Formats: sequence, structure tokens, C-alpha cells
Amino acid sequence: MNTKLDWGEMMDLNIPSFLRNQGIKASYQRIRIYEYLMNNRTHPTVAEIYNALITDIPSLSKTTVYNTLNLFVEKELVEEVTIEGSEMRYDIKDPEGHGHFKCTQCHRIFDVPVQIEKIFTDELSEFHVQAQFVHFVGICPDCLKKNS
Amino acid sequence: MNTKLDWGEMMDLNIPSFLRNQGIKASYQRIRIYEYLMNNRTHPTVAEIYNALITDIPSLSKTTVYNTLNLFVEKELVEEVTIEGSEMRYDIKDPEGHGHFKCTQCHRIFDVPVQIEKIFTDELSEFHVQAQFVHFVGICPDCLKKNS
DNA sequence: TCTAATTTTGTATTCATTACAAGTTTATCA
DNA sequence: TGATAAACTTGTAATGAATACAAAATTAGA
Repeated sequence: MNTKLDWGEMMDLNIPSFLRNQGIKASYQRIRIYEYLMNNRTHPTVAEIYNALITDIPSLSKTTVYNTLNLFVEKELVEEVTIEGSEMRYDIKDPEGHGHFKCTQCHRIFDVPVQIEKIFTDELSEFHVQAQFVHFVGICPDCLKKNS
Repeated sequence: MNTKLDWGEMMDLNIPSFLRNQGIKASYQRIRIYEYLMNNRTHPTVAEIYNALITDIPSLSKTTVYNTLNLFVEKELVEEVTIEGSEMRYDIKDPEGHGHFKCTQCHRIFDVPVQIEKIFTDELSEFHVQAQFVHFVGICPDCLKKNS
């Protein structure tokens, strides 16, 4: 029997204990915000997260959403996505890392796998790289199909 | 004798005609802003550009800097760099493409060469990629030296 | 030169984000 | 359990980057 859980399975099981493992107190608001990010891999803005949760948590303040996301970013659970627009977007940070693709037609943002290690060049070896981000702009498969 | 000029040489020679080639009227303000971006590959903010030019062009308005940069971005002469902070940064767009490296210690942003074609994976072949951006966060060679 | 089109400029406005302080909840320990 | 401190949440006010807009200035074409 395989008792070893991978990252995804662990997340599904128990967000509160995951947060505590990361040194974050598992308040109701934080759990619900993290859960929302897990279930909505659409790179939501603060406003989108707030609007989605306000009916369930009537006391919720936008400031709490900001505070929580900034905490998650600081603790490296969540990544800021600044692919476009004036609003910051947020995405669960997975250990493997992935890139983002912004469709200029339907405006959706996709996660795309990226062979990040292949990016490195000789020149970069002089630097100590702690994090890397890749994003693309273009037209997604769905829109390409619609166009043809 | 070699009369073929590469991109860099062409730029040095004649910004006004370069702008006109790109379908942009070569006003004094636009020339000076483009020239500033050429000579200062430090990914400046609007405020930095404005402050650098205001003594030479006392009539200059921040709105003009915004307008001009948005025009340059639209015409694909200049690239928006959103590697950090709340202010947009701007960088001359070179045809080869390059990545950016943000030093967490000295806060400078470096241009780094990137083997962009190696990033592409099978999954991405379904997408029509029009532009790609890569950036890194870490510690630059200078700061690594200082630390040791 | 005259007129229309384009560009620049200054001011007012928008809106995402942060600052801050008060209120609420949670943890700790006697 | 109850008292006290610490941590978290909330609402309001403030900040500041970016845009909207209209008037003034400049440029282009006839």
C-alpha cells in the first residue's frame, strides 16, 4: 500500500495542516482563500477572490484578501502573476514550476509546462538564481480553431 | 567596405528616421524619450525618464511620457517590464529577445541572454506564440562577491 | 499662408493597493 | 476556567501610478 502522498494529494486532504506546516496560522479566511486558489487555477485577481467568497464569508474584508495573499507570496505558497493589466493576479506555486500563456483573443491565462533548466546560459551561471518566471503571449488552441 | 548596418548601428545613427520607419511621427519629445531608453538600459520607470528629461525639456509633461511609451509599446519598439514593484518599467525591445534578472540585494535589473527557442515544449506547439518573456530573481555576481 | 490633423500639456479622475487603528479571535498559562 | 497577551481581521482613509479629457501648441498639406 502506498502511503506516500504527493503534493497534490496532500493539498486535497488537509489545507489547514499544510498551512501550519508552512508556518502560517490556519484561520478560516486563510483556508478559504487558499482553497479558492487550489480550485480555481484561473489566476484570479483580488477582486475575483473577494467576490467569490463574500457570500460565504459576509464579514470578509478586501484588506484580508490582500494581507493573506501577501503572506502566501512571502511564504512562497503563491506566486504573483503580472502577465497583463493593472490588477495583480495570483496562482498556486507548484514545486515543478510552470509558465503562463496569455491569449490575446479570449484573454484567458493558461498554465503551460516549461523546461526551465534549458533556459540557462553560460552568462547566467555567474548569477545565483532563486526563482524564474516565463510567460508567453499569443493565441490559444481554442481561438485558433475558431479562427479557421 | 561593409555598408550593411546592424540594428544597433542603425539606432545610433538616426533615431528620427527609425521612428518614421516604424510609422511614428518623430517629434522632439519622442526622439528624446527613445534616445533615453537607448542610452539607459536600466529599465527605467516613467518617473525616472521624466526626471531625467525635464531639465532639458522644461515643458515636458508626464502624460507625454506615458503617451509616448504606450505608443512605443503598441508599435513594438519597447517592452513593458513588470518584474517588480508598483511602477511599470520600460526597455528597448531588441529583435533577438532577452530575459531580465532582478537582484534581491542591490535591486538592479540586468538583461540576460536567453535561449528562448529551447523553452518550447510539445504542449506549447498547440499555441501560436507571438511573444515570450523570461525573468529571474536572485543575487547578481557583484553582490555575491560582496557577500563572500 | 490658411486650415485640418496631430501632438503635447495640465488638471482632474480613477482605481488598485497600502497604512493604520480599532475590533475580534485565538493561544498561553496560572 | 478565566485572564492576558498575541495574532488576525476589518473598515476607513490615504497613497500613488495610470488614464481621461479638453485646451493649447505644433506640424502637415493644400
